[in-house]
Amino acid sequence: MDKLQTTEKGSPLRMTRQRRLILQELSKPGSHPTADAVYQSVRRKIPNISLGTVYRNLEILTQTGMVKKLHIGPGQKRYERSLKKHYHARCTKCGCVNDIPAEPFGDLKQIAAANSGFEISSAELEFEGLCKQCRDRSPEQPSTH
Amino acid sequence: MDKLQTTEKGSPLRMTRQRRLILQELSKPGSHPTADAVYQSVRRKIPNISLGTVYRNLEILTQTGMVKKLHIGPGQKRYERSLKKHYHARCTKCGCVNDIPAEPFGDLKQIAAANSGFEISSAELEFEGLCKQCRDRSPEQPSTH
DNA sequence: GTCTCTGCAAATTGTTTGCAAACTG
DNA sequence: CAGTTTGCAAACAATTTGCAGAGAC
Repeated sequence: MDKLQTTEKGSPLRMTRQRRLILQELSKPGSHPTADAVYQSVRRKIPNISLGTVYRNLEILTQTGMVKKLHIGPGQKRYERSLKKHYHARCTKCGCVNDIPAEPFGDLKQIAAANSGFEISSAELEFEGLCKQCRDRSPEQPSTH
Repeated sequence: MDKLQTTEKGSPLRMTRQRRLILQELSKPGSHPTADAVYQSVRRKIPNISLGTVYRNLEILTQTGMVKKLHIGPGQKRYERSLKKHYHARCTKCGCVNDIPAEPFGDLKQIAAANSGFEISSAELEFEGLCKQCRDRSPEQPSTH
């Protein structure tokens, strides 16, 4: 988490306090925060960080491949640290996002390639439903886990 | 395409010229237009239709279940007529979206339910890659099929 | 010292909404 | 005709960008 690769343009990335904290936030296990959630969290350490800086860094980190941008559900995009392959389940009630391991689903890319004219480079699998908590509890307000 | 179900509130939906043309646009096989693409197309028939009307109708039709809103890739949302189950492949070069039949992938919802605490209600599978045309052709501008 | 990065604010993009008039059934 | 729908314009939400100064290496 201390070194950054160079971008494809060859310019070295600098590890600023802002960037390090943003990366740390995304490194929390199971977290898929929105840009604003990252902003709110990092703001506790750097009160005058700007939302623009958060967006800029999330974009840069996405370019280098260290972070993945999730186009999941309506509203804001979410971001996660790229680790081992997995998919996502989003709760329609509270909005939380959980990881689901990829192995049980087999090689989806290969099946897709065989059933389309595409040269497939990536696969995203997203589920909607009710998380364990919301299934148990009664009607409640949405939150942003 | 001529009758509309009532909404869950019981109020009958009226079939206006605008709504019919929007629905027709979405009924073109293999189309996954953005709201703006629908607007541009319908505008050729009703020059003074407003983008707000298009958004409003897409939302209403999504509520009734006749149309599905796709949260796919960056930028604008896309819409499609709900027909038999399928997934999507988006070309990273030209931005076009193609359907891929769902059967070859098996019962993803069941696998997900077995591997998470969720009660799964829906599954979306999205691929990225190069479509046939872009694989063949040389560097080109993005378009919005 | 050089070049990247930041905070700020304004600009853009995508979508939603209030309202009076027009249209549907 | 009653109640929904429309066009318009303004409001809103999410994200991006220009710039001058601050910071990393």
